[in-house]
Amino acid sequence: MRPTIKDVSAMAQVSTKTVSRVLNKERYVSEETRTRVERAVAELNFRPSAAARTLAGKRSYQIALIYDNHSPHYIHQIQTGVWARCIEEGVRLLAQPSDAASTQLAEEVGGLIDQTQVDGVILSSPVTEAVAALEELERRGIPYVRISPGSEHGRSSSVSMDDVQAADEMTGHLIALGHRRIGFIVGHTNHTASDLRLFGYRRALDRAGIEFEPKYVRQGQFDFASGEAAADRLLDLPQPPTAIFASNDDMAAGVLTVAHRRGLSLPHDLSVAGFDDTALASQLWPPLTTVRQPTRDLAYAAADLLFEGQEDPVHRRLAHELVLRASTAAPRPG
Amino acid sequence: MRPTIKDVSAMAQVSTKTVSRVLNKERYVSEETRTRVERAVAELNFRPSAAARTLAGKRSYQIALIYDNHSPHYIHQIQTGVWARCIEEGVRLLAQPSDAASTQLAEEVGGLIDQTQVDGVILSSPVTEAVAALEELERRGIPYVRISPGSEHGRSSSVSMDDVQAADEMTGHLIALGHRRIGFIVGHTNHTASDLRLFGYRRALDRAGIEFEPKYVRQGQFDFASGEAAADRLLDLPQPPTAIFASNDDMAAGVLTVAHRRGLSLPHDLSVAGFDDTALASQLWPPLTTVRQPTRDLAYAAADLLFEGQEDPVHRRLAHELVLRASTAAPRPG
DNA sequence: AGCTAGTATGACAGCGATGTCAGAACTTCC
DNA sequence: GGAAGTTCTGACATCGCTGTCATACTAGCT
Repeated sequence: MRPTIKDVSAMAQVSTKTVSRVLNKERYVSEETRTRVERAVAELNFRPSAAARTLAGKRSYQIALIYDNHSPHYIHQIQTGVWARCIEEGVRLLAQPSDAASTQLAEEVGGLIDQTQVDGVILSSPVTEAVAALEELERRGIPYVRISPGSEHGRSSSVSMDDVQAADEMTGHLIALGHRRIGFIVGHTNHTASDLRLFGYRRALDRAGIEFEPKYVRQGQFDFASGEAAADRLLDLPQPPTAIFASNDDMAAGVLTVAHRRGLSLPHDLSVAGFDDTALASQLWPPLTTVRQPTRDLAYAAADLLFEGQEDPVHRRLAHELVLRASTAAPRPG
Repeated sequence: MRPTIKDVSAMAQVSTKTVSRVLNKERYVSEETRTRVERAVAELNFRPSAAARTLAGKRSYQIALIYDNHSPHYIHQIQTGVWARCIEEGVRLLAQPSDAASTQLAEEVGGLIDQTQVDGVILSSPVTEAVAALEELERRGIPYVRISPGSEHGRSSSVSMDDVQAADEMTGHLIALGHRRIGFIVGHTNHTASDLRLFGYRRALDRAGIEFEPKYVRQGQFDFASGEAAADRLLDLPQPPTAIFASNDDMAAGVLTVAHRRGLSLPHDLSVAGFDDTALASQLWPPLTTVRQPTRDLAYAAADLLFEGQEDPVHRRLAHELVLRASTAAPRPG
């Protein structure tokens, strides 16, 4: 049988409460008692039952990560980052895929909390914008941290990068290369980052004195197919753009495919830029110029904030980085 | 406060035990009592505490998914598949990344079980081969199902595809196109699937009467960089292969990149085939001919087997599929 | 010596469910 | 009509911990 705290207390000749004290690193345990208990724990290979701890105490030693994102790379990095911080804390991670647009989301989140009594929740974009779910968390007083929220900033702690600035810089890079007709593919409508990136693009154009032309902007959905479709429409224009900036790497991959299909020579006939720097970016041909979004670090920082347990909302902003690869170059003269 | 079973029993005017019976769909509850309890449950929006259930009962309503795989796409599909089946069953999923090669793995798995008392475990390759971890599970009598195990088949239920046959078919496809010098990039040494795919490649060569030449086989590690390195060495041969079959898509992407870098015209100068049919495959240029591995379905089937709870090991084999895209073609004559 | 504050430990109740067992009410069958 | 099921329900112990509270000891001070 699995050893229980009783077995440990018997072996160490102390009360179960004292064993509990040692396990939870409480004050007021003598050095000598502590080592005796620790020896017994090791000897029996004892591990406290999470269920019993949850039931008796105020903590469950579990947190949940709620996400809904169609990019596997992104999710993978989010999971990895959160996970890394959880390990350090000795906390388990419950993975909770969801549908941010679902009307049942709040209900599901409520159920998750009530059943598992998680100590906290991390929400990744775009679940960060599901107000009904946030309310459910608040009603129960569950601390939560959001990764890259697009709105309701005062509501909780969060971590994010500067999407506007990053998109501005990337657009600036294209302008500096000599491009004047720059296509832009907007991201998924649910994600606030989509608007921010579009804004950054416009800001850079403005500053360079290039007129914003709506025909160079196409709606995408953050997936490959929508990138292809948008690229086709942009390249069909009488005066096609000489560069296309897609709001994420998956859509940029779609642009590359369309360009290859049309027999364009890259990057001279068309420069292409992406956003995120997922693994995909360096595996494409030509390797993609993109914005390195510090996804893993954002996730780690989010977990960090959760465990810090600040009373008032804290916002942490992580640095992005332009990654210049071979998919962007000066346009052909003329 | 969160309602408890007591609140429900008070409202429905029955004992807590009877509420418990209804919750667990036990026999011997009158129709009338059942509806009264169900109404109270709905009214109070009651959800039983997982912790209390785990402590008191024999089930925890949680299972764990243990994985260690360096392909985000693969993991994502595995998670999605297992998750889908868990939802149907009303069971939570604990995500447990790990290092299959670590000497501490068994220890970690043991800790996971002892602390969380999960009802079962799903292991994805290559953790499927970590015998010490399997022993830990067996000692505790925890049911587990493995996804694509490479050995120890009698040990547990499992789901898998036919790697040998799939690699054989893909090699056959290249031979049928007219290729005679076919390079092969082996997968990660930890994965048994690597050996199986190599074996399938050799079997197809044998059958076609093509002599197996070790110089056309290079070791890879399932990642992009190792695919690049292997491709470079293959293409540097005095008589380079006219086709390269990589054991997964990531490595095939590396081959494509090397080919582009060398200015080869694809697929005429070089045919490239991959394995897995991850999202990447259709996002590359040219779109990759590959083997569709039914990863999501395998994961779903694994969870299915776990919940079925057969006494004796059951093995389920799912069908693969050759996906012919534009990266393979007949070699240049001569 | 007597008091206070700080340190160290244990007894015991209780968290919210399920398992066991006992008993009541109702059928069925000889 | 009584024995033998079958169906339905509840009392109560219990799972393995932590929270609360009581108590004992030590040191430092008046």
